Amino acid sequence: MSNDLIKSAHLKTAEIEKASHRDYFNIAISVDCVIFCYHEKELKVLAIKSDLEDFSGLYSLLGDLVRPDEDLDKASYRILMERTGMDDVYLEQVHTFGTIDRHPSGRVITTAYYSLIDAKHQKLRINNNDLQWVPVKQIRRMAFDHKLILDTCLDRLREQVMEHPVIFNLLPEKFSLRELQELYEAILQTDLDRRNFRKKIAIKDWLIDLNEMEDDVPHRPGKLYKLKPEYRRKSARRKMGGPRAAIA
Amino acid sequence: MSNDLIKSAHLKTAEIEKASHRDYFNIAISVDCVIFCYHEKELKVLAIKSDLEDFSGLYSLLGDLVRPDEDLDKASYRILMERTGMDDVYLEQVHTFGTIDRHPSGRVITTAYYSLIDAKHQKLRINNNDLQWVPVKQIRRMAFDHKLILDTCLDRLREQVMEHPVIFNLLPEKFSLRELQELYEAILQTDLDRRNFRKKIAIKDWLIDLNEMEDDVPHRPGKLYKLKPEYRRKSARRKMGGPRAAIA
DNA sequence: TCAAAAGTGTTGACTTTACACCCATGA
DNA sequence: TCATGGGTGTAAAGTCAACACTTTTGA
Repeated sequence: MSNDLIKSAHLKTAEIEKASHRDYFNIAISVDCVIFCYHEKELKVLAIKSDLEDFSGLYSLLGDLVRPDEDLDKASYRILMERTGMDDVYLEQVHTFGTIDRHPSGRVITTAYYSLIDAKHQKLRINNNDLQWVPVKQIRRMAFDHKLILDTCLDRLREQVMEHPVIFNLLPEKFSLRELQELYEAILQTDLDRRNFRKKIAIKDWLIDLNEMEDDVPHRPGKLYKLKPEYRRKSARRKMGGPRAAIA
Repeated sequence: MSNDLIKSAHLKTAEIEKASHRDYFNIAISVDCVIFCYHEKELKVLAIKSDLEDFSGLYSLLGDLVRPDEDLDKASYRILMERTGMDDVYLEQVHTFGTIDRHPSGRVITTAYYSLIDAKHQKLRINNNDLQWVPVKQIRRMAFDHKLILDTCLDRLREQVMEHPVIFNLLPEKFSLRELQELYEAILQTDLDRRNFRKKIAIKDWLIDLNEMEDDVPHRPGKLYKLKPEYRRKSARRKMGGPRAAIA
């Protein structure tokens, strides 16, 4: 932080009194949440029909301004809670978007988070006609720069999914390996080899075999598994130290 | 973006007139730059002695408030230019820090960028006594949450360095493979095997053999290389689509 | 009895690691 | 002539990708 800030901060009330639209404090900050779920073998995102004329017919992400007495991370939890009724969710900050003209109503810088939730979770309530789960593949355009935000979060999700057991937040507690594989395929938009997939998951040692079987499938039922409790996380907790020596 | 924002935006001037300290527009946004260089076989970061009493004796990162008519990314370039005189630099956004009490003078949300510059570049001018290149390894504490910001950026640098040819921004145009390896070792804090390292770099095919030799070393001189021009980048340009199918 | 998915191993290609010697240069 | 780093290859271990058949269940 530079001296400029300190000076500004000391002058704060004076400056706000002036309230010129060039005021340093005349930037709003928001968070936007890219809330993913997995339903009907598709990755979907929670979106709302924009009520701005500029963007009529387009969907936008869920977001809100950050309150002055609210942590940035808390703001994203609040939005999720308000919109979905769920609070035990996976949330991760991805990127902050801050071009000057990204919002038609004024200068708004937004921090994007992505979230993973189980579409079938009991607590989940989407009780608004304009609020919908939209298949990610179908989305061509969105309001504001929200398509860019979505794509950025999707890229991040794809990166994470390889290395970290985050994907389980999109599934119910008990799931079969077929469901898990289909989910990976939906996110990565590839086909995976069943034998290799199962080997890789086995090696990672993320799962507990529940010794239960599926009971609602029109074919031979598969075994059910759950994620080991120690891997259940609400955020990715980037480990200190990071990756090592993969260069040589 | 939610309806709340739209409402707020329409009411903007009215709200600012009120100028309560709980005003939505009473959050400042800054950028902080973690500017790395490589000098005397060490990774160093550009830091300035804090002039706040709360943090006396501690270093802080270089930052400034974002101007209302300035893109977030541009603000980080401006800080770099103002402080180092260099504009052709590698810069990448890492994370936004937004806890309510992170700045003692008021609510300031900051977006952190890291930058890589060549310590020996002609344009580089650090002409301020309080502004210093501090070896990253030596830093235990910093002002504000800047140690956290530094660590977060360092982690990100370590991740990037593996996959992308970013590290060359820390070196002069011509360099030997020994210098390159020492740089990797300084960043990753590991020793690398020379033969394996050279093989891996050769496979990546990032370099051009200049058919020139070092001429300032007290031992057998090594060949000089430069980065292929197509890999020179000012930012990491996260590729759309992302990694694929590494899971199976 | 049929359709659908469950479950399961092996091989070859490739990648990664560990490791040691002679050479060229400057002091 | 010595000290310093330059430059180079190979073998063993591990990882990754491709590939097919038998079994179980529900309809």
